[in-house]
Amino acid sequence: MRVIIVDDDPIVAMSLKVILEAGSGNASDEKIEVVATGSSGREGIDLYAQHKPDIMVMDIRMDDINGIDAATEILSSNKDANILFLTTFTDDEYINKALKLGAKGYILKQDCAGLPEACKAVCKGQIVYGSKVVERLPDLLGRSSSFDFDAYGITDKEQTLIELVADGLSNKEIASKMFIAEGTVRNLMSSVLSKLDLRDRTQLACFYYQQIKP
Amino acid sequence: MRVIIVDDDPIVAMSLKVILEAGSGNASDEKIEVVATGSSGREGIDLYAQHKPDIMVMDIRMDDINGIDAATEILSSNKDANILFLTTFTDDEYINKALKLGAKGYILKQDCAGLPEACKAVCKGQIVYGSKVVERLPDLLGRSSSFDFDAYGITDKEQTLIELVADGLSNKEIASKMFIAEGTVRNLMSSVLSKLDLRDRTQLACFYYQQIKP
DNA sequence: TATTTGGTGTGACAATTGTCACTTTAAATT
DNA sequence: AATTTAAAGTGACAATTGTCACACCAAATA
Repeated sequence: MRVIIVDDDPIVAMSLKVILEAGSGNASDEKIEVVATGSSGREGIDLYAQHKPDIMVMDIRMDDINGIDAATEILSSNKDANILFLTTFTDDEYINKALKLGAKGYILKQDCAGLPEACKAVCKGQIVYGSKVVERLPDLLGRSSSFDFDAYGITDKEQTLIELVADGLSNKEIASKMFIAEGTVRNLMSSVLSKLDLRDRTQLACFYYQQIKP
Repeated sequence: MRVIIVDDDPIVAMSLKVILEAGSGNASDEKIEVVATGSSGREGIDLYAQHKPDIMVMDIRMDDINGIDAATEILSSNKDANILFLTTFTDDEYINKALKLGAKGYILKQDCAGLPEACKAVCKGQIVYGSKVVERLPDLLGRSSSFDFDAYGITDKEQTLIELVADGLSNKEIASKMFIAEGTVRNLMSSVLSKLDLRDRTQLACFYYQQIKP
């Protein structure tokens, strides 16, 4: 199992090399061999083309080309490349991009002790995400439905109204669906908007899709 | 490492037990011990309470209580339970639910050879998703492939307008941002709404979050 | 050159929308 | 029983919004 490590901190790169090669001690496991280390996205792209490793372990924040862009570049010409991100950050944007471009893993450096196992799993065709990363997935996937309506003093009817607005219904339609007068819908709307500090129903719909059901 | 297997097919359960215990042969690895096997969600819940295993490997489609519901039940009283789904299906709804309830893994039975590694990874705090499963994640997360504005004859300016509406801006604010008159914004809006067969800006915002940038 | 096309703009208009003050009613609290 | 509270409704009002007919102009096209 041939691995390339790319991290802009040489000390980190070396540590990872040690961890990886130490983690391949057992006879029954495939041996892990770190065939090269790089220190930037540019270098990572070149090293991949040169060595075609089984796995590339890569940092995200790097000088010239960041890990995400480098991975995109690599995958564009090597569709089945195994790229495993190892980084300090759980930034949602990073996770999102990593998933979309088809990374085989996303592990935090604080969990790097599990890196050998992760690499083995990836080589077996699995994909590995560190726990801190997967904690974010439900939110990224939407409807963790954990929005705290109570914190804003939003009542049940108001909640219903929000959902109907987010379906694009007019006040009249909402009134009909909720069996209340159109005027009451207006009052409810007014109440919701002021509680959430929004201006109109369109902002409410946006708020819904961004904050409540992202 | 104490494991419980829950699968409504006893033959599968037994096979998994063999695979798991065979996969823990190496001295340096923690030994895997299958302390019990169950054949239904109900049984799974009881067995978990009884043994408090390190990992529970569970099928999803089962007779009385399905795996998802059983896991929800278990997690409600054991917040840090490690539950790993092993199933035949990549149904998006299952994956979604599994992620939301905080499962530590979702592996297809066809990939069960990697189960020992997966269990070890989970015990190290990682979360493991089989490749077929993760293939679905980008879609579940909202596809990166962009909405086909051309198919609806939406122009560049109209595209800009859509994004600003989806930010909750008023016509006046949009006019200011786009350096055009408010009347023109109205005309653009009218054009967009008719092209997309929508009624008002709120429906446009909903459309944006549901169809364009889900 | 003449014509079409598309983007931009204006003004008028009706409908929808959000706010406000106030009433009514029912339930909860004293 | 008396009071308070909350939900529901009404009507008036101004602002915003969407539609439409029409005008202007520059670039492309015939």
